[in-house]
Amino acid sequence: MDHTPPSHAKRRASAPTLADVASHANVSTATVSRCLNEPERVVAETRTRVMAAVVELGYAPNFNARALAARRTNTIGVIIPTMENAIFARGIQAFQEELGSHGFTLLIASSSYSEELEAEQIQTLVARGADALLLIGHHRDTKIVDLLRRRELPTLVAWAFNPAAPLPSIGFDNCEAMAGLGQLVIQYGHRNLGFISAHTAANDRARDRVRGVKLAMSEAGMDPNGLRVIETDYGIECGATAFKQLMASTPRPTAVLCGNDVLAVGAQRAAKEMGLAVPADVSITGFDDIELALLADPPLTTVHVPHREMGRRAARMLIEMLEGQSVLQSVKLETDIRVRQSLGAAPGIG
Amino acid sequence: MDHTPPSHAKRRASAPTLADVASHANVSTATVSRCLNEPERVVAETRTRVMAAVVELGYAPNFNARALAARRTNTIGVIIPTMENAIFARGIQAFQEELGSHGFTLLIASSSYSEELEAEQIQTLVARGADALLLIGHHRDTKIVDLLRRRELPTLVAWAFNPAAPLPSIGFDNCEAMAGLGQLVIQYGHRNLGFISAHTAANDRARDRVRGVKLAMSEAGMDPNGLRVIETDYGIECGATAFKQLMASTPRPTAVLCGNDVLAVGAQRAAKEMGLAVPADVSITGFDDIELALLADPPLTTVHVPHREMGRRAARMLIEMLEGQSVLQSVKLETDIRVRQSLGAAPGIG
DNA sequence: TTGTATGCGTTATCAA
DNA sequence: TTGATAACGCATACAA
Repeated sequence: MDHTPPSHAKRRASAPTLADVASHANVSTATVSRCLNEPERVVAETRTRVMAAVVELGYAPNFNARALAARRTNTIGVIIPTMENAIFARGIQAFQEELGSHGFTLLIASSSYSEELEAEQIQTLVARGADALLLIGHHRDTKIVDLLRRRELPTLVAWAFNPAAPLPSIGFDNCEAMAGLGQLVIQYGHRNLGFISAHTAANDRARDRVRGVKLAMSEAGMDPNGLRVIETDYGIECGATAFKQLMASTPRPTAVLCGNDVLAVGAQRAAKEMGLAVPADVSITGFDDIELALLADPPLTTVHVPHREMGRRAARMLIEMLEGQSVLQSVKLETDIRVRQSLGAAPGIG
Repeated sequence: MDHTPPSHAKRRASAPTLADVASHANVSTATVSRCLNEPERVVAETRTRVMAAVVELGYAPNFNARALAARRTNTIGVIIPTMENAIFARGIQAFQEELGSHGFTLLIASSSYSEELEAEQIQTLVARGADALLLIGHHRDTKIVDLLRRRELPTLVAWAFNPAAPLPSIGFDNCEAMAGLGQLVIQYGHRNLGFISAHTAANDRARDRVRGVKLAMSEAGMDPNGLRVIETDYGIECGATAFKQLMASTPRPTAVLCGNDVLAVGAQRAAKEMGLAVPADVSITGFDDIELALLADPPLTTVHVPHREMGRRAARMLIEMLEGQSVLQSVKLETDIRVRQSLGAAPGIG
């Protein structure tokens, strides 16, 4: 990659400025600025005159200049691991809607599930003057958290609840949620379990989900070390490949739990390719309850996450914080299990 | 919605500035600036001293100030109709990757398929100083195009090719592509066709696709007015509802073409609910060839669009334009038809 | 090679 | 209620 910044762009036609509007309306720039920001502080007559000039010239305030002078951008940044799928889309959409209805703009960046890239993106958003940040998950370098602290930048973590983490969060307990699903699978009679996980090294949510299944196994008197775990990249194909690996092990799992719905759909496809019936031969479960879970064949048993509520409330918390009405405090949301046909009794169980 | 901007945010801890670095390294701010932007123009000794100060202070340039002074942001904006699904995700991802490797940043906004919101978002991106814009489709108010012209803002349209449109574009001919699929469906013996379309009023791509099917019908000697068209919102459920409406008409269509894959998957679901076999009782086709098309049951016959190539080349065109090496010229990409099981012979045909 | 000085377009302080 | 004017943080002619 060639990160050299481009040399010299053609200078573009300059837009009308505050000064243009001011001279056009025979007032000072200060008055024009007030008309736009605190209209009640300017008398009606001049205000209409100014606004007429604004319309006539097609004036729009220069965002960068405004940000520089006001030291505020009314912009909130979010960094999501990926845009290529629907896991975060619904929640972020709700986040954006709520922000928009309060006059805030959303800046979206993507980290491609990379810790380094996330750090870079955080720097970028900070440099752009974001008033607050929304991040996904708790795993990140201490230096970044310190930077956020020093800058006193309101930062909220979503898609994970962990009051012990250094940053306040809104979300669900990934371990608890997955443990619930694990219990259910065990109730269905499964004793040989496989797990297809996202990479856990830089992903606390993935770690917690693995931990959840093991917890459920322990509580059921099983040996948690008996869980066969495969870590893989994100994607349907990856889920398929991992599934085949799992099914090659002995004893063969009768149920394969997946860290997310996309991996689970991949597992389902692989099962079909291998001639295995779901759930008669093998049960498969997901996590997230994205639209895909319902489309899957058979429909996926999965953990339902309140995406939209999470996004909406995250926005409200950040806004209240920015308006000085509150302090960020972690909020725990509840998940529930959607039982669908991809989960069945273990083979040999009536 | 309450669009009142928030009153007063707490002033945040101020970040180190160029001046801080300068005094720390005993040089002028100009030298620091040069170290960052044209390192070759400063002698090695001072450069190392400056860079050390940069690191020590954790200095990061203020983006807004830089944009204001340089009158350039190295930022390109894109406005997509929606983030809630995968239609644009792959192409935009490629667009972003290509931009990133050339030192440009992508600003993403979403219009929710609304013409007014798109206009607003364009204004926002312009106000933020985007160096160039990528838009989806040709349909938009003349005033907006004029604004772009006056500002001399390089603007490229994607997901549609139309050399006659006011803005240069990269993409495919939606009419031609859909006509090709229509021909194929007719070759399969279908004479009663239904079409589920996105709303066409503010969407030239949707219009062109409807036109394409009618064109294929005309060429086959059929009456294009015989095409039953239902326009609907975006979403799987909408596709399902529209399908049921179509199947209630007489004579019942033996093939239902859909304006995109998501609608087609909805149609498939509705068919299943109605107890209709695909393709034995009714054929269903999509458009876009997103991942969903392969997951569908049965897999969807659809028009394959070179999303990633489109994104990558769009980025290159814009970058070359910005670097003064070229002028934006429309590029036509080819689509091809992926024939899968959702398309079969018309009932009663051997 | 480096420094000085000015301007970018806006907000905000302080007087008038 | 309005108007000068000084920041805001950086880039860039121009000078040294």
